[in-house]
Amino acid sequence: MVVPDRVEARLLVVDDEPNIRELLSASLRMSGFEVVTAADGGEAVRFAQRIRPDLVVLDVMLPDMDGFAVAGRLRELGGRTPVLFLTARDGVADKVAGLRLADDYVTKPFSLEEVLARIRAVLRRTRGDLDLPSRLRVADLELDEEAHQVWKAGEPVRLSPTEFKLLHHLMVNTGRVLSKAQILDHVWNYDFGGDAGVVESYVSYLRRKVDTAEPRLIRTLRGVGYVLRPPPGD
Amino acid sequence: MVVPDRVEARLLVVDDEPNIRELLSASLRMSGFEVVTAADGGEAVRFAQRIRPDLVVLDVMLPDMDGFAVAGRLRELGGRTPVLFLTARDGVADKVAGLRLADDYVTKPFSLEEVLARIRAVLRRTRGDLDLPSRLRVADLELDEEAHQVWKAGEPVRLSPTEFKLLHHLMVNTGRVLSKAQILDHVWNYDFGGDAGVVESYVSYLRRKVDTAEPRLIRTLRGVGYVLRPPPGD
DNA sequence: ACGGGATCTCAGCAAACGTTCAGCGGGCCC
DNA sequence: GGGCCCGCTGAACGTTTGCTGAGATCCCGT
Repeated sequence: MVVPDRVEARLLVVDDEPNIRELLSASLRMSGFEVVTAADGGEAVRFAQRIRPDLVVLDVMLPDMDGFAVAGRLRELGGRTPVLFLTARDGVADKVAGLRLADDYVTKPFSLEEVLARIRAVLRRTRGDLDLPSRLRVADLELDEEAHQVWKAGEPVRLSPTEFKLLHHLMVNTGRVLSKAQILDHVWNYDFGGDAGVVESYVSYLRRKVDTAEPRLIRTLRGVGYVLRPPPGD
Repeated sequence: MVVPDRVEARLLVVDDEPNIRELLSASLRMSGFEVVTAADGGEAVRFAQRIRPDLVVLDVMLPDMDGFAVAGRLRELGGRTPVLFLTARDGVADKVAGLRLADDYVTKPFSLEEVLARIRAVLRRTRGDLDLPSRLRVADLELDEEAHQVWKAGEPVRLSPTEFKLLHHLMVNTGRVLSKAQILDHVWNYDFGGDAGVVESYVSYLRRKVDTAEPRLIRTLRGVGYVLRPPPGD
């Protein structure tokens, strides 16, 4: 899997469901972050004081105190620690009350792609971190996260949300083989019940839209997965 | 969101409600201001002496002394620091009394758009700051903040206040995708309880008035949000 | 009190999207 | 070379999403 060359940032992940905590911390670590987890608000505040994270991923619904309260305490502690909230899709009331305290939020069930993208976006904003480019480029393919747009040989291409997320994931992992299962785990919501057939469909859609000419960028490795092959010069 | 390239100005935000203080300071920082906050009048005066802000955003209702008293002390301290008051909507008497001391005011509950616009307007006036352009232009669309006026292909267009704020927000964020939730957070008052359906309605109104011809400027990205996209030449 | 403009809600409609599935074709191993 | 497995793709389905017109409500000034 991904072996990062450096620690991008230190994160604190707060969620009471062990499944989600582990899902997040494992995949964040794999993406090069240093991760500490907490299971409730009290722990969150204590750990935050100690480790001074660059960003906190915070579930709104916690057993002891709600996420907004935690966010408030964090703010009071002085450090301007940015917060990314995790919230249920139907939590409409939540949004009005407190989401404006957050720097951003993601609704459950989320995909790892989404969380990763938001974390990077927040860090870019708050740290003015320009090492994290918002524009990806592979051969004559270009993808802009902010504008949510893709160009093929300079021509804009229309992609559906899922197509976009899939291409993004392939581009971030250029040159790395990804199994269908891995792709499913990262691009689709974590509660997706179907099988890996969808991935084939979407790869097919993508190829039709951005990979019609030779040499093919998206290659199939039979029995293994897919790779976005970087051009020879890389 | 907006990634500023420089600090526009140093602000002091004074409000006793932590929610509002954080809402303002977070979004002002995101717009490129340096922000210091104070929770009461005493703090406000002390901090103002120390950091010499370019502008003070000041709640009228404070626990220890009211906003007018604070503004008075600031005047006495010599510096002609401009003041933007925050006041309850029904505080009619307040307005009359306070406007002598204030350079402008915004009524609660406000929208971030509104506060941002007032702050920029005051800074423009008091500093003669011409780096802050008051006129935005995208393709054949033109918007003048000060005159509160919009032109489409040179022809003036009549917009309601909300339509104006929405278009303004889209133009400031040209080329950036904005989710309906984000738009709601910036253009609508912070206590708005409804859902994002309003945004659709207003986008529809706007398109009818300023975006009838191809190529469309205001584009919908299904499942993501809206972008104001300049024609290829930009 | 009345009228007009502005704001917001809602419901019906149309188009886009996600997902499944089955048939086909092409590689791979024996 | 033959058979088997894997992946590709087109079609079909149900669902979601956004657009728009119509109506209810509120606020303002007359």
